Amino acid sequence: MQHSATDISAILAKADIKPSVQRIAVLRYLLENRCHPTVDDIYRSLSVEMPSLSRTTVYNTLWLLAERGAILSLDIERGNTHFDYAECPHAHFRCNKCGAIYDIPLTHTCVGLSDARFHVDSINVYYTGTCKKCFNPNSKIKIQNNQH
Amino acid sequence: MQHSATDISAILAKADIKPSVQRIAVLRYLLENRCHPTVDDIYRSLSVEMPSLSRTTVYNTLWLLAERGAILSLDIERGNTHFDYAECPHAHFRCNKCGAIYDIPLTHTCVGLSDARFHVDSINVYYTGTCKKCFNPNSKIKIQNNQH
DNA sequence: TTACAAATTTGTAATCATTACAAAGTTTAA
DNA sequence: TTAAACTTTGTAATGATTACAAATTTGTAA
Repeated sequence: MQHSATDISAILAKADIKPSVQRIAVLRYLLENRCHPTVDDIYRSLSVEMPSLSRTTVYNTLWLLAERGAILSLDIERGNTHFDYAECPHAHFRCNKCGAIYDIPLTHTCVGLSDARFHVDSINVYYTGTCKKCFNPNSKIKIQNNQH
Repeated sequence: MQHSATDISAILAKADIKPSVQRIAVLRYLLENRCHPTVDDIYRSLSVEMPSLSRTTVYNTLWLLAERGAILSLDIERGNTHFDYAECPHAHFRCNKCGAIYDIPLTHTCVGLSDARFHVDSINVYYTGTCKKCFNPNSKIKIQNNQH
């Protein structure tokens, strides 16, 4: 799916973030790559067309977007934060074998929390285990990547 | 609550882990400190009585226990894994202001996943936001710690 | 346009949790 | 007793993330 700079600027505006070339590029990447990329995935990919891009800018932009609720940060793999443009809330499944992260509709679950002790900002649900591709006991092939 | 070495050895045995002085100490710490400590919390605390203890041993023991299902590792704070001896499954709430992590009974939620695509090993549910202590808008005091 | 302040980006140098690894110590079982 | 297997220890990487200051870009008022 293509996303114009105007579309993307509108999303930024809604999050009260001024559009810059770098911020548009990062958000566009997330819109067009729904594979839950890491900072490094994003940085390396954008660097090809934008060699002056700094890793720090990617970090700054991602945390800003996440803070304003425009994207989600997923702490689903130890030591590697993944990012997700999430139109509607959903859960995730991460395969321990191949590392792939799948989206799970939240209709399967009901995870509201009404507890007077807390003012809830975010709900995070994730599962880990083995995906079907990796579960076949006859298969000896183990693939390790995040793109599926 | 006190826990004898025998009690703790029984938990280790159930997880098919041989008891050693170090492993018993780490597991005992988790049993007696239900505050979701980090590796460093555990290491620093145990070091007082056990000066020869190595941080690597604490890591090895915690991952071994988590791998065998005897304890939970919580990726609830970026860059700092917390650990939890969990008798029965429950969710967590982490306050963004003070860092405290609270237990939430899972009766509030229903998070089973029956999806033919996946063989589920673990279910992780956590909330973030502001806890009641920190939510008072008149309070100017911001405390940053994990022990509550 | 010019000038200046504010915001943003960049690159480098820390920081810090975690892991790798090999040497030393301990346990087990024949 | 002995050797293999297991465990612990300490040190040295690794690698994601952050701090920070200089450079660049943007917005705005004259």
